[in-house]
Amino acid sequence: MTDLNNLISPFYLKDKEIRKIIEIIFFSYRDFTEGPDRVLEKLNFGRAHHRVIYFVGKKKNITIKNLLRVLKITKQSLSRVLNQLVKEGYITVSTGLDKRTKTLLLTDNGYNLEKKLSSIQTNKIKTTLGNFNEDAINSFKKILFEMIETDNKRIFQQLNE
Amino acid sequence: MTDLNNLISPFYLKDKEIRKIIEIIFFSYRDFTEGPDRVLEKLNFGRAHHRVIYFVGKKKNITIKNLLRVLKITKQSLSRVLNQLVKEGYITVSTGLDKRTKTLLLTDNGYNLEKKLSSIQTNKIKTTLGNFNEDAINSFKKILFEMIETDNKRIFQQLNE
DNA sequence: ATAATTAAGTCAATATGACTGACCTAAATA
DNA sequence: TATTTAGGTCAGTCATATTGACTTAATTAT
Repeated sequence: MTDLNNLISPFYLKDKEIRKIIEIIFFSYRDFTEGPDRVLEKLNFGRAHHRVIYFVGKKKNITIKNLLRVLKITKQSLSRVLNQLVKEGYITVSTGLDKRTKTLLLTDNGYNLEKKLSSIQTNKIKTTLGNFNEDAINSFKKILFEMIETDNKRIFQQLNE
Repeated sequence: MTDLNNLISPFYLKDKEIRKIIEIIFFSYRDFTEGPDRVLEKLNFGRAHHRVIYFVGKKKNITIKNLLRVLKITKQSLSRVLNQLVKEGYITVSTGLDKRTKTLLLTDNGYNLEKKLSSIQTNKIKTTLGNFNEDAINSFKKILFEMIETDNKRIFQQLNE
């Protein structure tokens, strides 16, 4: 049986149109990560390193635990990536007030790499958004934000407090 | 030195705001793929299998070569995933008119799995978009589409001819 | 003061998705 | 006939992630 919804929903909510959105999301995300990936490759780093650098840069003195909450990977996975970044001088580790915890901070090199990687993405976004008005941009942000699960919306907001 | 652009650009194009968009893209994409991933896990498939099933479903009788063009992976990478899908009865392979080529088609099982996986995503999109008006939705689609590189825009359009 | 919990780390094994490089066959095209 | 194209395969490697088991040190609860 065909979807009854399709009989009453407007054109832009029909299945074929929604599937196009799936594809647009797939292609745009792939292109969005491709730029940084190419830079990381030369350093023998991967996308996982970018994420760590990004969020350590975002939340100075973030703890391992909170970083894991954001990244939603296991500590074993983080361990390898983080140790490489520390060993190669992009991140420093200190002991937190709670002495069980460790806090992370970008070094100057780490800051520079973060800037280099993120600016590829911010430039792409700026260039794209430059062709749209404020209303369109707000709609874009709101819709994308609403596609995030509740728990992760909270994490996003905590990151931006 | 701080970015001179920031002195003249509007609030919503300032670096801090653009960085929020990077995060929203990261979180929303992760949540977008999470649903299908959980279903695939039970079948001992991964996201790569989903992509193959999706695009074979999209373009009936697609050739290996064209599938590789869309996926942008090596034939060795595709080989493993595709062979599993054929062996487990989700996809059938035939010889094309040009007898060097092979064409791919979903079986009934493949169609059902495709539907199951994609409907998780289409439902999520439908639910989210339901709260927005047509203008907002069009802005969302246009901006996301403009973030795709030219070559891949063409591939997207060929898929939807 | 002791017990329980928490934060972090480590060892080992495994899966998935991707890559490079080399090489092969068969069919189509120049 | 020679070259190109479509597809396949073998082998090795790498990156990202997982589960499970276990340890240490510090904090918190009883």
